[in-house]
Amino acid sequence: MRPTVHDIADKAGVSLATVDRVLNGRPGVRGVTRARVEAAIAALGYVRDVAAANLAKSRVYPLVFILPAGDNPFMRGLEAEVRRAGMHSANERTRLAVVTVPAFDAGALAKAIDGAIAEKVSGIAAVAVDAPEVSAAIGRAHAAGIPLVTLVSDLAGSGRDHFVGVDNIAAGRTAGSLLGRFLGSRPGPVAVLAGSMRVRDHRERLEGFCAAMADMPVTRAILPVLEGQDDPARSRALISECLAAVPDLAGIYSLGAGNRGLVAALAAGDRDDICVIAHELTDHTRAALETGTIDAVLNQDAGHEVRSAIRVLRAKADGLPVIAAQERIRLDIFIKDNLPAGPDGDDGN
Amino acid sequence: MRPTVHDIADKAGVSLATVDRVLNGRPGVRGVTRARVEAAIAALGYVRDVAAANLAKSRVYPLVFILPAGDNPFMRGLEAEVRRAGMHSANERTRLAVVTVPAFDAGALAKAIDGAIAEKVSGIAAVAVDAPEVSAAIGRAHAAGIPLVTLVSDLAGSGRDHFVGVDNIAAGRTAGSLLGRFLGSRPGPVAVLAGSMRVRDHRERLEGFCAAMADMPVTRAILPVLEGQDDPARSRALISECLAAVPDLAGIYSLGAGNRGLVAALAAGDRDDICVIAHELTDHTRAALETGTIDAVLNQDAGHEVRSAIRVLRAKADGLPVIAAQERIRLDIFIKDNLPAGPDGDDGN
DNA sequence: AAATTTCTGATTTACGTACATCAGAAATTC
DNA sequence: GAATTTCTGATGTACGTAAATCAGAAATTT
Repeated sequence: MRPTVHDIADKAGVSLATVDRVLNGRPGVRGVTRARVEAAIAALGYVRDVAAANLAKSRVYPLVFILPAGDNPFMRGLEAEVRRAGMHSANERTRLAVVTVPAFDAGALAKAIDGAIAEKVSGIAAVAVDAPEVSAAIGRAHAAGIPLVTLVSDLAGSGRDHFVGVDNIAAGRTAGSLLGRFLGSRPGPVAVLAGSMRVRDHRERLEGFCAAMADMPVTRAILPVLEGQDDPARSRALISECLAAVPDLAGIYSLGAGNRGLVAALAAGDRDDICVIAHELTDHTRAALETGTIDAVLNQDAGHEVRSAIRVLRAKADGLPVIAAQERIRLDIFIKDNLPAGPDGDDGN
Repeated sequence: MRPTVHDIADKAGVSLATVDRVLNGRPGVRGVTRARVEAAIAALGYVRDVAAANLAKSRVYPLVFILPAGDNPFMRGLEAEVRRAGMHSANERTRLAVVTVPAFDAGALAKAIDGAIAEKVSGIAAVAVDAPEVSAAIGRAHAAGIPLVTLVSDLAGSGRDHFVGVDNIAAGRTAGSLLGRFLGSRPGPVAVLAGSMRVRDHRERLEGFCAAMADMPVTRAILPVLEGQDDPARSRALISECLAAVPDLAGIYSLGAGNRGLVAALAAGDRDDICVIAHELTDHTRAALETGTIDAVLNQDAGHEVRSAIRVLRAKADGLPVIAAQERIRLDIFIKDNLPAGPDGDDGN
């Protein structure tokens, strides 16, 4: 059997109450006694029974996810995953809430973070916008002792406790490498469709993409970035225009959202010879993969990210260490042959 | 607050003991009473507090993993993941054991399964070998009420409760599709290196691979399968021989283990122009990806599989439903640009 | 109607931890 | 050495469920 607090008390020759004081960092224990108890804990290899502890505490962990509003399918997917996790997490004494703020709006995001701090939640997960107000708000969360993780898009050096998301530079490199190999020696330039160069993850993907393209044996022109604001209509217009202007276009890398517009433009332009790599597996990109309009989709699994964020926030709230290896978010590559069976590509784990 | 058993008892106008009998399927409750309790449960939306239940039961779940012996790196990786999971699972009232049996030995596997049944474990995970003795042993486990999942290689129609592993036909298709696209219009046949056609997962991968190659715009010869028995030395010999015999060889698909031999043969033959796709991310395949000897690695994450198997076995042991979407094992595609940072590619989740 | 069987209620203990209270011991201060 | 402060022990309750026991009620059989 695993050792319990009683065993520690016996071994250390102290009472249960004293063990409790040591374990929970309560005052009222002399240094020597504390040391004796700690030695007993170490000797027995005691680990707290989290289930029993949570039961006794009957504590709930209110966590807040702050996500951009709008019809960005990936963000809506994230929201859906939070709600789904909320269903199952009642068991685990976690209460999840979603707050949406206008996309790319640093002030609104900062305000939402401050709101969560005021509500004394036990953890915050937010899709970061790269702005000083946001950094400041994150600093206030930190000062208030509320763990905060950045989700999808990071804000390094802001005092966030953890970043939950993929390495976007590596994602861009992967896209470049795949596109280069798929194109082989076929000539022609490639276009890049982004949401906005004002978000860090898009900038990083572009950086990685250009680096990988530069490493290819065949030099290939990369056209100026098209910024579609993650908006299908605008993306469609930009791509249509590009198709008309560049008849020998060989490939497209779509590193943001708005892929519905991209697919529509390609279909309208009847250009299924163009090699296309996009991000995020949605109903649209999945369908386009199946028809061959899109050749590969890079994906970060929303379900994984949400669950990882929850685990990390709970660990932080309890002062437990985070197992880094377990919380690394993978970049998935999907081609039509390895599409997951489900309608939305969730495979949990 | 969430409703508790007390609330149910109040609502249904029965005692705690009766609620307990209904909840745990114990006898001694009249049909009408049972219905009343069940109605109360439904009305209140009661869900059992698993943590409290486990605490009260103070039950431990001894689970056994039966894995092939030998130096197959993937299997050793699985074993390592089981041990790693064992560290953390003490909290969760699970005790894990690993039993190794000679690879491809149906009799030994059946015997190991029977041994686990005799020990009255609460769950078995086994890498199946396709043989009637094994099916029979799985049937005995089922008869004894012990949940059993097949791991990595399935044995459909054997009465196993669940399969934890990737869709190997899709894996083969993915390999074929990638290899075809990477090769483009470059001429030359491709070779296939397998472990043994006697294991189902290898057969399935080959099937998918051939299908995908046949779907390619360019027809390409597939040389007769080389069976390396997952053995590095034998694999090396076979590949060396093949390289010498087929000077215009364009690609290799290695669908089993023994990749160390493959890499050695390629290095010795100085043939880094050949496009190679292999399975399982190990130290060797990772290094080969980085140097460019191997172009893509298809991987099933051992950590995910182990954790999934544990979750499924525990759910079965408790009579709980399995969330299929959460237990789907993904096929990862790695190229040198999206290699995970860690030394062994574990990202938990 | 009596005897039996089958159901149901009430009550208690346990799981491992958290947390509070109160009394007594030890250390410190005066 | 007395008074005070600080530490420690003993004890009890709570969390939500499991599981056992025993007594009494209801249904069934004789």
